[in-house]
Amino acid sequence: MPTVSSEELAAAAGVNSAKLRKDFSYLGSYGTRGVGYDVEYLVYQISRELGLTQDWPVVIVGIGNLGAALANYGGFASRGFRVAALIDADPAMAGRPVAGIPVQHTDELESIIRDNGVSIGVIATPAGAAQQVCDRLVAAGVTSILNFAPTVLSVPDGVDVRKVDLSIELQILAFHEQRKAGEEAAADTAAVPAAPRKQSATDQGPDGDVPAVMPA
Amino acid sequence: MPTVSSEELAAAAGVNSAKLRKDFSYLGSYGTRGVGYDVEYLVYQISRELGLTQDWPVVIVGIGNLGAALANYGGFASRGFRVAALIDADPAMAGRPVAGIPVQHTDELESIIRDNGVSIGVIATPAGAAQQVCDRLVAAGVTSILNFAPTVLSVPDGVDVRKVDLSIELQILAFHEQRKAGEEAAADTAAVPAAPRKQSATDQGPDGDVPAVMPA
DNA sequence: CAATCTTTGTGCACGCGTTCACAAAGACAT
DNA sequence: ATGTCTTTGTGAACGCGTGCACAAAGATTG
Ligand SMILES: NC(=O)c1ccc[n+]([C@@H]2O[C@H](COP(=O)([O-])OP(=O)(O)OC[C@H]3O[C@@H](n4cnc5c(N)ncnc54)[C@H](O)[C@@H]3O)[C@@H](O)[C@H]2O)c1
Ligand SMILES: NC(=O)c1ccc[n+]([C@@H]2O[C@H](COP(=O)([O-])OP(=O)(O)OC[C@H]3O[C@@H](n4cnc5c(N)ncnc54)[C@H](O)[C@@H]3O)[C@@H](O)[C@H]2O)c1
Repeated sequence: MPTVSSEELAAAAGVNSAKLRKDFSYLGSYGTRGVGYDVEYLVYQISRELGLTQDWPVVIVGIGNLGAALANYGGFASRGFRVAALIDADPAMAGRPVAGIPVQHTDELESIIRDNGVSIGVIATPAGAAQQVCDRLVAAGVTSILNFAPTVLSVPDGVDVRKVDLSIELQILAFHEQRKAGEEAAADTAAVPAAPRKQSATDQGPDGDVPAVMPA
Repeated sequence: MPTVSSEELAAAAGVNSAKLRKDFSYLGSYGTRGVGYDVEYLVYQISRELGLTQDWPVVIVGIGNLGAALANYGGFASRGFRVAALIDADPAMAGRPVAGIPVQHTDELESIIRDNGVSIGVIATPAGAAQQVCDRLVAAGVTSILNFAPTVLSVPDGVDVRKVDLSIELQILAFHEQRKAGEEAAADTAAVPAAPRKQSATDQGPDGDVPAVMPA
């Protein structure tokens, strides 16, 4: 029986072994003292806890540059996600296959969601259409949304939204980048305007990850 | 002089006003008691602190489905990022313009980085090539990397890596999704195998955001 | 100039996740 | 069966970010 110790696993994952053991203990994965964890059993338990044992049908709305790339991406299937449908508002795209899946028109959004029992939706439409699409998805029964449009979506309680904002990713990198270079040149506080031009403040909804108080 | 109070700002951002004030105090943004913060000055200070006042040249390596979508994405420029070059290993793509920028061959990677003073690189190659591309970028002077390939990159100290893993985003949604549905059906612990088939454990590098102990 | 009123800046306490450290459990050898 | 040795599971301490609450600052008004 192949086993792994918490120490090995922790080293590989780059985390503390005690934390790893405590985390495992939360989901009831019992190891064997003096031996470690049964790899099989552990993998199964974690897979199950993470929801990887079942297949999740997802729909992608907005089959443009990004949406098409997502549709072509094979990495989803290997993690238990199945692209149930591709949806776009452009009538010219209807019926045209992308990644072997025919694009369907937005009119059919509701029926597609219901017929396939879809609970996860991906939004890759322009920012202007995102909230509207989101509302329709939610109304049709979707309760989890992955949003690529640079907009804060407002959803009712019970619906989860995760936003992937590539600009913010780059901003975070740029921030640290600036810090690296700015250490020695910290005295260069030359042209700091005392009173910049006027501009309005940003209103923004609550976000899980990033504070986000900056205007675009 | 247009001003905003920490209370207004906090309400708009959905955070606690005390936290917001404390955060501002860290970057030395002095407000005026009884009045609030000068919007102009505040915007400028935060922009500067976040590195938004300068223009960052970035290169995208791997101009496939995703890379091309990124190149076409206009959201970067508006945040102060400029696509300095597109790089791909496929000779057939060399010279072909994507989003108005001619694709250059990997051979020129080093010179492109140096000539343009690029410090931020985006990797959108297949997973197998990611580490190799990363090494070359770092060797050429890149110190911040945004990685879309589903691989953990190992880099020397001083180099920042941010990984965007869309599968994990979906997994997080699926996890919560399962929890929503699993409340009532919690008793369905029927077919739990006591000893699954054998399989190897995953080794994985340290990650900032997600524990990531699961195999693909 | 004094009184009042608004809003900042921050000391302090609370809560939570992480880490340490160790007793107990169990495998394995003798 | 007994002893040894490895590794788990977890109580307790630590550190850190968040939120509360309030004194001080400064604008504004009479
Ligand atoms: N391309 C990128 O790399 C990238 C990166 C980050 C964010 N984004 C964001 O992702 C979104 C899509 O980007 P893109 O480059 O694919 O844009 P795109 O213009 O290429 O594609 C948008 C697609 O959405 C469709 N669409 C428009 N309104 C719709 C609606 N109401 N219902 C359904 N479909 C609709 C359009 O027909 C089009 O096919 C944008 O919001 C963009 O800001 C893109
Ligand atoms: N498409 C998606 O939506 C998506 C989503 C998540 C992650 N990813 C990941 O992003 C990466 C790219 O995805 P894709 O769909 O664009 O793949 P793709 O196959 O369409 O594009 C890959 C590109 O990289 C180029 N390339 C290969 N080796 C290279 C090298 N050594 N140097 C420079 N260029 C090289 C290829 O010529 C090709 O143009 C993959 O790792 C994929 O797993 C993609």
